[in-house]
Amino acid sequence: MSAPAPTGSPTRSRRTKPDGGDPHAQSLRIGDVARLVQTTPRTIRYYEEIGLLPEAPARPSGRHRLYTPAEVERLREVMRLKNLLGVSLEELKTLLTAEEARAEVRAQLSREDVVGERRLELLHEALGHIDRQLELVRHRAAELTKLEHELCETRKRVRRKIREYHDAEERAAR
Amino acid sequence: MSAPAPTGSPTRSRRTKPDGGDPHAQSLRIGDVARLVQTTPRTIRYYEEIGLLPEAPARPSGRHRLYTPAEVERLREVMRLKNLLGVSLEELKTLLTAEEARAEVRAQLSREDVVGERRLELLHEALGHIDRQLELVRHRAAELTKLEHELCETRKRVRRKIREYHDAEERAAR
DNA sequence: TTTCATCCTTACGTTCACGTCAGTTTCGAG
DNA sequence: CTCGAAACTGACGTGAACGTAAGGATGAAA
Repeated sequence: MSAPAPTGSPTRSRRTKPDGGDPHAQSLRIGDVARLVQTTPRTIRYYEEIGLLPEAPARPSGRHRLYTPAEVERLREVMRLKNLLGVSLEELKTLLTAEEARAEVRAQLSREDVVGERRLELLHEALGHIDRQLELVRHRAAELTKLEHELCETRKRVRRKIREYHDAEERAAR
Repeated sequence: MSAPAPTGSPTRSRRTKPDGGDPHAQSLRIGDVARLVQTTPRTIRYYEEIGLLPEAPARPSGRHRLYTPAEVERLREVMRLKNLLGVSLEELKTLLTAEEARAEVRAQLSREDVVGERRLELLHEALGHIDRQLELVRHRAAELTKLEHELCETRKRVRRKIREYHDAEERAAR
């Protein structure tokens, strides 16, 4: 993905990255993020507003939002799910709560101080969430594949008709 | 959703079918159709209003709409596409215009008096429409399948962790 | 320090896809 | 013919998912 700005806004010259010598302070502003994921700042703020995206933690209200590449990726995933699953943002939120839980699990599991019982509990919870998503995705995928096959069949029939026509033409020319 | 009438509305006793001896006058009223395809009369009228469904031809405005099984099937297909492709009704309309064209083709092809040139033209048009739909469907299907695989992988990882936990427990109990 | 594109918040506007209400009319059973 | 469930036609209401405009603040570059 090299094409940085497909929607080429010509008014872009100043404002490089706030890369002030600190290499791991890779943070993007909302407009840049919007361009990256093909949306608008408004949408990103809206998603934050309804709780789909976490509020940038401890941002002194009024200051600019800054996003890490990880958060950008997260947003991309959100939009992907939204498009593919065609669910409401509210439903999506519950699905992503699952994601959150899994992230939580990962975080907790990396620490050593989590007692066994709790650990197992978290794992099973995560599994349940995944299974719910998986069921949803599988169902839709199956439906779509079915539709694809049907379309292919129809296509074949049309092509056959076209060939029949050409054959008829050939015979007539003889 | 308090399930108003999933399938069995108890308030149905009168009003059987207008099957007055005429066997091929199999026509349903809007309410029945709505129940059949899991929607509401309002939605069906709306679809007609925006041109998604053809206005019941030559219906003396004010009389009840009557639907043939074919039209019911058509509506079912419309809703299926809407759900699976997740497009706006406007986009769907253009996609269905393609369907219309194909129906037209079928109708014309069944007649003998269509000249060859026109016939071929229609066929190629139909093919184009099908290809457009197919591309759309394939793209989405592929994306969904990809997502499915990813979820499966994640699932495997979680299950492995659970197993690891159980193994550890076993060793500890020894 | 000035500059100015970009960002902030607040708030009202908009489009889509229907829901709902009202008053009227149709039509099949009795 | 009567009766009532269901349909008809406007017309307005609604929730979701943003768009847009206003007025002011931010912050990297010059």
